[in-house]
Amino acid sequence: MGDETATRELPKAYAPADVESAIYDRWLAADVFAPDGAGSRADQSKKPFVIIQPPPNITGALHLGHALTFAIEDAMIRHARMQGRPTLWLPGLDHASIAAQYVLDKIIATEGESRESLGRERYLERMWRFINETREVMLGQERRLGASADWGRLRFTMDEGSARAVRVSFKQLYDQGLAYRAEGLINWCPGCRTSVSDLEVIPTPETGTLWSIRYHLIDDATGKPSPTETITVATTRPETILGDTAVAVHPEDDRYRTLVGRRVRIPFVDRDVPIIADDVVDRAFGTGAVKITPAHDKDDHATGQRHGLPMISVLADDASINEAGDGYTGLDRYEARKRIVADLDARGDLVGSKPHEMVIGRCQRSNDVIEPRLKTQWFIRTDPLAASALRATRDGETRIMPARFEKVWENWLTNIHDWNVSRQLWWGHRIPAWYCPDGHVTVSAEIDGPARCETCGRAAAELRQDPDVFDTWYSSGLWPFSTLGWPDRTEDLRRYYPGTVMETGYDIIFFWVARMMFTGLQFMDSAPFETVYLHGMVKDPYGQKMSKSKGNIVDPLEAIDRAGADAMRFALLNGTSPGNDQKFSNERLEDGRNFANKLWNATRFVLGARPTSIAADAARRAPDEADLGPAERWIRSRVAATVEVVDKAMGEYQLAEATRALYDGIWSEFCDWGVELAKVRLADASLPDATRQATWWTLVEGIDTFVRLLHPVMPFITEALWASLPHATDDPELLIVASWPAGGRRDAAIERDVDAVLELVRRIRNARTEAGIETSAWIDAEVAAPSGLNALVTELRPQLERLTRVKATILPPDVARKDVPGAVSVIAGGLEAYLQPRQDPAVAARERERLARELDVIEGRLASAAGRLADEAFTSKAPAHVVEGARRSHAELEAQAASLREKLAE
RNA sequence: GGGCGGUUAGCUCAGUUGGUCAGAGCACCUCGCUUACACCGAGGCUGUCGGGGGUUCGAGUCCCUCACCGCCCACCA
Repeated sequence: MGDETATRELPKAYAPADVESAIYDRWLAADVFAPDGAGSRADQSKKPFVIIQPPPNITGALHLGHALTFAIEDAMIRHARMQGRPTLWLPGLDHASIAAQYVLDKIIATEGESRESLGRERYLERMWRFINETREVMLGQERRLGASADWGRLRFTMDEGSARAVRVSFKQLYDQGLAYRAEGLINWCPGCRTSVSDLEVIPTPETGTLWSIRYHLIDDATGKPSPTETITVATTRPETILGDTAVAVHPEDDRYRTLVGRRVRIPFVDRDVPIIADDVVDRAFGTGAVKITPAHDKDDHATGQRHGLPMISVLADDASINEAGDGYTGLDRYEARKRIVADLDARGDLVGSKPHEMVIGRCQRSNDVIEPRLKTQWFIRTDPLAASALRATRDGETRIMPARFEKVWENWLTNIHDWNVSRQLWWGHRIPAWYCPDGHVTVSAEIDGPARCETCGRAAAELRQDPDVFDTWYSSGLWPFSTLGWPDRTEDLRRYYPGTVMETGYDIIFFWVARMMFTGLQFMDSAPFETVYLHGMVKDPYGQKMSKSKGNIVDPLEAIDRAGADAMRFALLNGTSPGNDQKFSNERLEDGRNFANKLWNATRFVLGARPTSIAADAARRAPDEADLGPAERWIRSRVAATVEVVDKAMGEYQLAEATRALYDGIWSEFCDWGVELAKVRLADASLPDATRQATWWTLVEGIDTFVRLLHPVMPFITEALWASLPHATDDPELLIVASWPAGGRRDAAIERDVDAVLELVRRIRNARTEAGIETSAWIDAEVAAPSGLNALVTELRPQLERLTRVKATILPPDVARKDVPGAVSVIAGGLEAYLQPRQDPAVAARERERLARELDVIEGRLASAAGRLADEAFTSKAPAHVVEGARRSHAELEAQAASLREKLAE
């Protein structure tokens, strides 16, 4: 700050909106977010700290889950920045292919348009218009949350950098045989008109109907269906009869053993298909015979492959029956189902129907019932990729936090299926594959596509590009390096890859985290991050998932308007643990605001208590050692204790622990005791200037330290307070780049001794209440302190008096107290106090009751302590320090009991 | 069908390697405008740490088992 030590006056009342509005722009202007920004004070020789952030979907407003992610990431990055490390938080937005189309489709529907009415080109134009609007809204929200990301590097997963990475990576995968095109059974969403990955299919319990249907066996002699010889199968989807190519029974099912090898006629399509034996069939279910539709069921598909069955598709893109469905062609799947059931009934082949509890797959996006279908698509071979990912976590190259997710990770990666990446959507990265009229495939990483067919050399003009786009997560999966210039070997890549912490919700561990691991290991030869930090979900106050349909969404901006971004960040971080869900409530938000208010006022008090002998614009300096009293030394030591806890917690990414320690340290220790103790000296005009200055500087030092420690969690208020504090000459103008507090000086002896006095204060307050002495009345008291504490108690007498409202006489050690009748006695460790209220028989009576109660408690504890020490097993097996501690506390209890008995005997 | 998480004061939750760990905030009760803060201060109340069993000198803390709630994965038509 140089010579410019002028500080800003703090407004009387804490108003989050006023505090927060100006500060973000000051950070931006100072250029402190970039790892090498002009205002950065990073030591460029230190290892950079890099956060990998899940780029939010560019589909609209941020929700509380985003706010949590940003709060965590921002706290981490600010902490690292204050430690002097170059920090990179590369912000971004995801084009969210299917999600964006879903949202836009709804919007254009209100405009009377549709995908079809606009056509691909105009639809995409409309999409760009839409995302250009949401982009600004979202970035504005991120700034209000306080995100200190490097905006100069903002990336969008549809920009050319990403596009190039997509093309190049896919070409490489193809060349290495890890990407292939094949006909496979895929999950089709009729609403979205695209295939979706297994992860996007939500198993949903529903009550359906199980129909039993009779198929007629073919009479071997006549080659015609027998009117009487039948086999009954059960199905929940009668319309798939049209695609049946077999009936299966269990090989050891005696009921059907003789039928295996015979043929049955499929109704309506009049196809004769075999009865096969396969142990996939559950004899106990239904009739023990199952119809096989390989083109429209996962199990049946596998069965079909095992038995070389034909696969007949009967569904069109809109889930209507296609031309293979003979008389039902063109009917919607559910209409066809109804008609087929009725027609079966008319034929007399419907045996029965009953309600059936089942699990049905629905589209994560549109909630439509997913239909398995055969399609020729692009797939990524996942086995080798999953193996590398597993190796990385097993070797410890990447650590997952909390560790229990390693099990989930292992389980998923060891049972993984190939990844279908083709999407029949328009918004997204077009698959860089071209087909020539002869069916040859050419994959090209060139932006303009291949010059000719790789196989037959036909010219580009004759080639046709695959109309499909990639699954959104394909480009997201390239994020950690595509954002740093890959495939070029850039300086950024060398410096910032791999990242330090990848932070995200546990809900996208498979979608995103696993895929980044795949691609990082494949293309960069090392895992993309050292630590995977997974946070939980933010639920409503009743533990329900927040969703638009439930109407229980909390808008982070509303929360900020109500209590400030600092309060919201505090609420999201405090009292939570990594990987666990949290309920967000107004109460927790208020906690955060109250805490901010407390710190604000404490700072205001300290600044206002500046002794006149210190100039208003004096540079901050450490208090002179010789002028510190026990209270000051205690304060300093306790502040150092908070530094220790917070420093350790932040180092382990235990943000909740750090937050809690700060709340306690600032409120329960510094404000409740430190400031109150300090007030005595500050107000005492009879003291030398040097003494009062030392007290004040001690408080300033405390605030200074807390403001630094709290900055990662509550950046705005701390930055505002920083501006009003006196500073040392090497302090920067802005707290955001100030140094993280070094471990301070702990003083175990002073902590122990002053704590004893504070305990006496608590006991005296307690005794006053119990004895019914008015809180406002000043009373006399004698205080007895052993020689070890006598000098300290004498020195702290004014503080003791102020905090307890007693006029205290400190007895010299070993001097018996004057026996005053009616005195209320208090014992705290080695210290004792005798309160002398005005004569009041009621007080005396209550006092005897209180003493008796206390003796009761003490004797109870004494008995258990004695029992423990008498137990030979304990004394011989427990570690020495534990036994020693037990002895000490036993002795103390005994002394207290003796003293109480003596008083009661009076 | 597997797996994971949760079950600690009326409510929301902390409790790292087993030994003052029975805690915090809110709520509640009683006082209180003492020169920061009523978004405050002082004091107080509430819990066989889900049930049962086990290991140990000693267990919310480790093991087994059961119950309920939630989540994830899974090819029962």
